[in-house]
Amino acid sequence: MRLTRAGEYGVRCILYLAACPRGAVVKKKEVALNMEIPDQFLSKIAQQLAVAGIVEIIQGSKGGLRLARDAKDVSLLDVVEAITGEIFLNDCVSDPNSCRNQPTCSVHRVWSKARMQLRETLGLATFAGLVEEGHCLQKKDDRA
Amino acid sequence: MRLTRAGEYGVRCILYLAACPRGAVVKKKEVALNMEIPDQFLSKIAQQLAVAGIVEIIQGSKGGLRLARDAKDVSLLDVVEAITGEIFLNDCVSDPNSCRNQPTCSVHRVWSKARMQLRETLGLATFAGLVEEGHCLQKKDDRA
DNA sequence: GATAAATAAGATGCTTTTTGTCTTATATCC
DNA sequence: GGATATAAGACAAAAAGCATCTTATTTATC
Ligand code: SF4
Ligand code: SF4
Repeated sequence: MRLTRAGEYGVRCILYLAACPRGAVVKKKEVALNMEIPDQFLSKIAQQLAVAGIVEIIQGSKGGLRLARDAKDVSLLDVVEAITGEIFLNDCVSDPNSCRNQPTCSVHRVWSKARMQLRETLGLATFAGLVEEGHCLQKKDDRA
Repeated sequence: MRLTRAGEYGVRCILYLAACPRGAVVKKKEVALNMEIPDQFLSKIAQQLAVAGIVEIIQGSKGGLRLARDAKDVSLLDVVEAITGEIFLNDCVSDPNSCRNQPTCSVHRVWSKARMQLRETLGLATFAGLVEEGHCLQKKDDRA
């Protein structure tokens, strides 16, 4: 019942990108260093974020990462689910056939509700808002 | 970000007990059979529930399980956390030292809020209410 | 007290997920 | 072509999840 490291790293990555000048290409290494993400691990994560249409990856020298959409159109939910898959909380919520009691189960309904609430809360938190609210990003280094 | 099988089994166990006549001692095997829980696995789970003060385990012949408190005083949250530990959603919510950004991090605040909401929703669902609401418990067998 | 019917407790094992790293290849700028 | 990036796939250690096996203990009843 907790976010994986990969999920957290994805969030940190987008948080960093969203705090950079809009449209700027940022080196993967810079993100990794500043946000304390294992360098190569970030590659895998960035690729998932790219598949989800959240970031754009530019190859070659002068390459790096860039937000694919405006930060106000990327939510915490988008990023987390891009990495860890859709949030369901309980198996029977994703697969009706996983439990024969599902149709009449009162517990099932609680999980469904909890899921909706959680996804709504995460969905309302956009990275534009998160960056504005948090004034904590001191860079360590590395930038020209 | 999903409930473990053990957690789900714990919930099923209490659901079954709460649906039985109040104060009745129910054999572990009966619970396992009716709620499709691996028999021996239920032993481990029941022991955790006993430590948490949710069920009472009676040994010996004529032994079995019994709710330690009234079903209206046991919530879904109680049972889930008894089995899987306290819900935090993200590491930095349980351990302030796990991330140096924590004090000023806006993402952290979202996770804290989401956690409170989730725990509240699960906490409001009592097994008395769940049993009343769900009329799905057909027993398969085994009872005299 | 012996027997039968239950649970307790610890060790063990298999599988899946998580969290990475290593290596080789490819793209782009100059 | 060389320097500087990322891509992509294989690999692997560690942790978590999901049980099961075995042996011991407790209790009711005869
Ligand atoms: S018993 Fe209810 S909550 Fe549990 S898996 Fe089945 S439908 Fe879902
Ligand atoms: S960056 Fe924010 S949300 Fe992520 S671990 Fe640190 S404090 Fe928590």
